[in-house]
Amino acid sequence: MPRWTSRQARKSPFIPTMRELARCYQAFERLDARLLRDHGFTTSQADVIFTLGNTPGMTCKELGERTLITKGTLTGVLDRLEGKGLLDRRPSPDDGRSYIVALTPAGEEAFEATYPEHIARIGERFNQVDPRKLEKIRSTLAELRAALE
Amino acid sequence: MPRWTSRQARKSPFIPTMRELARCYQAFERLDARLLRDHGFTTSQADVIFTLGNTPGMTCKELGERTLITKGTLTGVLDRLEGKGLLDRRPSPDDGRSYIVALTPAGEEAFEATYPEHIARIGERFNQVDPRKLEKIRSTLAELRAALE
DNA sequence: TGACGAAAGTTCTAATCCGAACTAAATTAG
DNA sequence: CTAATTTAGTTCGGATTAGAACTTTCGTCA
Repeated sequence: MPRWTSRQARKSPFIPTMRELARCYQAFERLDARLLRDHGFTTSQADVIFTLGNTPGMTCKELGERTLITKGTLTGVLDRLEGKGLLDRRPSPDDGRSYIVALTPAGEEAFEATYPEHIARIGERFNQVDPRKLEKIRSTLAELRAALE
Repeated sequence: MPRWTSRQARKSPFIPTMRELARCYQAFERLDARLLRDHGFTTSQADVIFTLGNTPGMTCKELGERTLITKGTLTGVLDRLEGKGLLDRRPSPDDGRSYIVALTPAGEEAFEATYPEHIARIGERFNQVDPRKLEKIRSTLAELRAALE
């Protein structure tokens, strides 16, 4: 994950932007991870729990697409959450290759106990930033992403 | 790394922005990693090489601050690059606790062979985006980061 | 229907990642 | 000047990461 240095920044106009993108993303990650550690989750685990909360469950494929976790990685994350008793994998009735991943009652409980508070705590930080600016960032980042993909 | 789902996005205004930030960062990462693999580097390794290129070297601490690599991680990355003969660690003359990390001649050679081409290839993608928009993103992201740190 | 290519998940490897504990050296306090 | 604190870097443990190879099942096409 090249996080561009200021020396490089002088050479090319896009580098400071990507450098700031990396810094900002990591700052968010660190804050998120710190808050979630209090609940006993890693960010990936919480992402899975938050995605499955209040749903009837979904396939690994769909879960991977929503969380942006690669399928090879997802297997391990699901193993650990299943080991904690927070979710289970049942064979899909429609497709012999896939599983439906869903929260157990204990998992739903963990979701309810964690999600609202977490969102609230993260949200406090964002109150300091103009929502219109956030929306502007979002749309321009989407444009940038299109160029990168 | 919670990458927010659209379900969550409906609940709170900042979530779509962070979701897009994560997606954009990861898209950049993937592109970067793919291009660097051709040169036999991981993104972290390239980040170190690019940061050390054309410098007299620096301490692990400074290198970690510039690359945003945590010190515990940095040790391993440096070990591997040292194993490839691309850099060396010499005890600092000023401080008995620290080392000066610098590229070897082979490392400088790798830097010259990799950096300009890599920047050029990444830069192609950015030509599609208005530089003023990029600058706008950068400054607003910096503002956002200040709220998160 | 029977082969063949695509898709869903798992497994594997090598690298990264963070945080915490640790060692050694430097700095500060009294 | 000595004791306490801080700092630089390494080591360690648990988890995540991507990608590639692999197994099983599905879908298609002839």
